Amino acid sequence: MTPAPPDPEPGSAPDLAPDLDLDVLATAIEDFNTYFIRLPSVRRLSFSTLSVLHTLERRGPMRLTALTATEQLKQPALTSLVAKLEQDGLVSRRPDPRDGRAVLLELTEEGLRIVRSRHADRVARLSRLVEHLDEDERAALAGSARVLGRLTEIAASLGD
Amino acid sequence: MTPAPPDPEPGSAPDLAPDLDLDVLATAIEDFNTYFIRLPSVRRLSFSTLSVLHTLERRGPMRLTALTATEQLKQPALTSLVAKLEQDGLVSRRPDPRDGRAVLLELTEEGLRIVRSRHADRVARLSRLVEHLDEDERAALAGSARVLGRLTEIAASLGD
DNA sequence: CGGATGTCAGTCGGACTGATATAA
DNA sequence: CTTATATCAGTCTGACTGACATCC
Repeated sequence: MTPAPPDPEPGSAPDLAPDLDLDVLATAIEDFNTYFIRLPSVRRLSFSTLSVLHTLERRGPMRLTALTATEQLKQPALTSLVAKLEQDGLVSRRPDPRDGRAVLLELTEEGLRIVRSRHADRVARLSRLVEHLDEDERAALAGSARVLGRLTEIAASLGD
Repeated sequence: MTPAPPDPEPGSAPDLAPDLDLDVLATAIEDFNTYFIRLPSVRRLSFSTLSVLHTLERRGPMRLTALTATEQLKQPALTSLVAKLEQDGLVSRRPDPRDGRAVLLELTEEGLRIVRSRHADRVARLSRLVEHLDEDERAALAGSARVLGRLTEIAASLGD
């Protein structure tokens, strides 16, 4: 299984980890993501909207400007996006007690429910796929979770 | 490290692979993707546009209707999106010789160049992160590439 | 006052629905 | 004739730029 490549591909990583080809890895993640990301969104929420909800769920209350760093949106776009989210009861806005200019954004219970529901859908999808794996493959997948977590840590520590 | 959970989490997988927690895995992928996906797009190309280019690169020439299955867009949206891509020289359109109603879409050299360039950016990003991993972690990552590939195969065989 | 935070106004492109032409 | 493929027309949401109010 998985025959060793006869020659190192040009453009691949140097010799250190002969079994780790970043080109192959990136391709695998890209292709897997076409299945992992493209959930039909129940409530007609846009990609940007879902991304904002996800960020608020992970990082907790934050101000609008902080969101412009992680989301691919400018301030005015976030103002109107968040205004809509507040109307729909998915996000609450309150003044920052420590800075009168700023506004703190936080998920409401309903907003939290949506993020968790999408996460649960992904877990369910994964679950169906994992049924078809053997023990070794499942072990490799458990290892993936750990090392992807490490990569995310490293990326964060390098300042995005 | 990674202490075993004292009790199986409610909602986790059954006992078969005690070390594989799908909830943790899904979270790891979600978080990693915030670094992997959000490349600034050089040419002001929208998310949908990039997705179409990616699909054409992976699957080769296909008709517009086939794209509606994989992209989250309706036919009219694809018509205008593709019209723009043709104007910009990223995609070529020619009549399907086997069906006079249909149009075959194919990446041009320039379109291909864009997809490959984004892929190369991701490889470069990964490369910077991987420098900070030890040997065991790199081995785990190589295993990830294989098992993610398997999951994608399985997902495809289950009909999305 | 100068800099940061957020909002308002006007414009533009991207996506939807519904209707239409053409070929199988 | 009915079905499939693609396009056209009109509308609406979402994002941008530039100008502005407000607070540190």
